[in-house]
Amino acid sequence: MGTTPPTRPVSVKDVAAAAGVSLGTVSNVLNRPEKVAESTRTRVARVMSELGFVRNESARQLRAGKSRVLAYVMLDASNPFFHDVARGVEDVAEPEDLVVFSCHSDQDALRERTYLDRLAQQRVQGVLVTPVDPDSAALVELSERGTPVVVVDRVSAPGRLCSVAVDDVRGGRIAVEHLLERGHRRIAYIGGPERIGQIRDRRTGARLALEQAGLPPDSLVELATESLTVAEGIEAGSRIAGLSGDSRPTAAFCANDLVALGLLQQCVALGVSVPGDLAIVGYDDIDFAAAAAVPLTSVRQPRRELGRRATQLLLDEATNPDHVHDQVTFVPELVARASTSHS
Amino acid sequence: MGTTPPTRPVSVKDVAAAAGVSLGTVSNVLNRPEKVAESTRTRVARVMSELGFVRNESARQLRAGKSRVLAYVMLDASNPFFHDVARGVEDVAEPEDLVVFSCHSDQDALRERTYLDRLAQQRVQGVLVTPVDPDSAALVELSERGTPVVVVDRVSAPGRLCSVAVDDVRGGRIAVEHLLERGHRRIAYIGGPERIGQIRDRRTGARLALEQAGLPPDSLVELATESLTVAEGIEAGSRIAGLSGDSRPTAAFCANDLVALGLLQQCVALGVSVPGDLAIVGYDDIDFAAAAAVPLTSVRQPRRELGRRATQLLLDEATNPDHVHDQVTFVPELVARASTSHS
DNA sequence: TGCGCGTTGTGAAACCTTTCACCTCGTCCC
DNA sequence: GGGACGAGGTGAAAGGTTTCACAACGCGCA
Repeated sequence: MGTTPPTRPVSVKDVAAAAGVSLGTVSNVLNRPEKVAESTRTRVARVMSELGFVRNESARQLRAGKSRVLAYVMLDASNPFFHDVARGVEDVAEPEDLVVFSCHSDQDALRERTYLDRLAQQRVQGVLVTPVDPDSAALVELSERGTPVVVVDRVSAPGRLCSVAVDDVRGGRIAVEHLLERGHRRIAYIGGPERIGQIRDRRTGARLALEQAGLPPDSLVELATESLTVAEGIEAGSRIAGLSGDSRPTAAFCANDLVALGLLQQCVALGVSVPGDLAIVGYDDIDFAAAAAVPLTSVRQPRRELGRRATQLLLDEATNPDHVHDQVTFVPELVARASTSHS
Repeated sequence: MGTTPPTRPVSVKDVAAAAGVSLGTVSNVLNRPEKVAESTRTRVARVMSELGFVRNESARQLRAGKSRVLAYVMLDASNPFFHDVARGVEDVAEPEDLVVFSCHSDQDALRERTYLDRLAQQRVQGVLVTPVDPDSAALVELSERGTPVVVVDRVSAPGRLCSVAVDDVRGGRIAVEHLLERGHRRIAYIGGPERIGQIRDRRTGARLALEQAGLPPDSLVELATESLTVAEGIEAGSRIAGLSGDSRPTAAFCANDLVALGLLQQCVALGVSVPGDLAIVGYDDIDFAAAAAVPLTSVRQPRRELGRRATQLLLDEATNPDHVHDQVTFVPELVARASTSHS
């Protein structure tokens, strides 16, 4: 027994012929079963399963003019944060009988662009995207050409697109305020690359907190990283451990939890006590943060809610002719744990 | 300036009219530009961009009978392992001008089933899937109905599907052999749920190693977990730390790195020295493993290569009429690090 | 002049589903 | 008994793209 020869897929026409009814009736069984007599309906249904009929979504979509697919373009699949957002997207999409496909831009503007183009060609119902550059004209263009777009975790082109974000400036501020309250004065900010807006905003918030405390905003010790990964956190840990007593910061605020966890691990490995020698605050409050060897203080964002709200906006844009673009901003909160406790 | 009114998208017909050529010519510009005179071609191209023409992939696909989309159904998006596999998939898909969409079954057979159905309806070129149950009839059915399927990270229905896997029994064996060489005799296996094949195979390998060393196979201390997450690893750590001296294992082999990292963190937190009091071996060698506070010994799988090879098989099945199903098995290797070093 | 050839462009058909106006029966009621 | 009505069913049209047989045209050559 080998492979079945590549036979043409079964169409409604085949089903109609085999069941001895018309095309329209088969379609009615599929779409308006209450319009079809019980006996006919079961007969057609049986034929369908015997023949292995599978609806052709392309044809359906061509006729309907729109698809039953949502897409989520992720900025960084290695960061669990975005998976939690994705889960929120599914929470809302599933009851609407929509299917969610994910793509991964990996912080690459070109990849992102390619995916957006493909998705437009697919005529997806809408696109959720955490963009490399929220001010990219491509997003507004896509939206104006008829593919609803919601920007997630960034504020974008006010009035021209919907967006759902968390106030990153505030997040940065409360993180550093927390460290200041704990008595720290030499504070490092670890993050990069510069072009990512979240990273800039969190730093802005950090500086703001210093300023309000009467410290010069440039007292923030900045350690730039190539990306927000565990590896970069480890690297930063080595750099910090290498600093001599006075110039070494007593606390570090990391642009996300992956960096913070890397930093934490390297500190443990190099004998730098956390929080004794170095207090650490992360960002995102991913599940890993609470579970670290020294549980990590972090800025929590309502990740899943972010995905939910974004999807609601997307669906409104897709279906409501009176849709008005909305910019939702959530407020982050600080979750204090051992990595910043009084020693 | 508000939103553009929801106008009908631009079709080839519109472009043809605006450019003063026929439908067929527009299509030729798109698909066989060398057949069109230079002047016509540039004129049509200009009109396209002026009008904002976007190809309708549904119609294209309807006509062509197949799509330019590959799908990857992930078992567990929170495990970086699968993202590395996905990267391998893209390595191969991108040059072929195929777009890769990911879905997340989250180890839920129903979710998996729903996605597979949707993908069949979408008439995707093919599906890569790490299934909850590789022996599920649904996979073979999908394949026989014309959607190429390749099973990733599992061996499935020999001769009826392609699959690309890593020898998990061998992986389990070398992990435990390594611990035996280090002198350990009371070894724990931490993993679950039972229904996941990888988990059973790795345990089988572990028992095999004990057997070969002349120890009874049931000398393996089994700690079942609900899932393979950091949280479960932490939970397991508490249980192990709670055991009194003699009954406590001196080494633990974890079914994946997430569990191992959770275990490791909890040991550090509870003052159980690693590897002194407990040696730990993980599985997958995710980037996090090398970066842990105590770098983790782990069983490495060629993740990206797994994705690449699987995609090659998928494309062969999709395009080559003489395709023969193939079962590729890679050999895992042990990466020894501090978590099992001689203390 | 007439023929053939190559280049360029044309337009109808096909892909599969859904919808909608319309047809055909029985039933029921006056 | 005739008309209205409702339930059940029909079949053509539409949606956007690609393909393919074919037409139109200019040109060189006999």
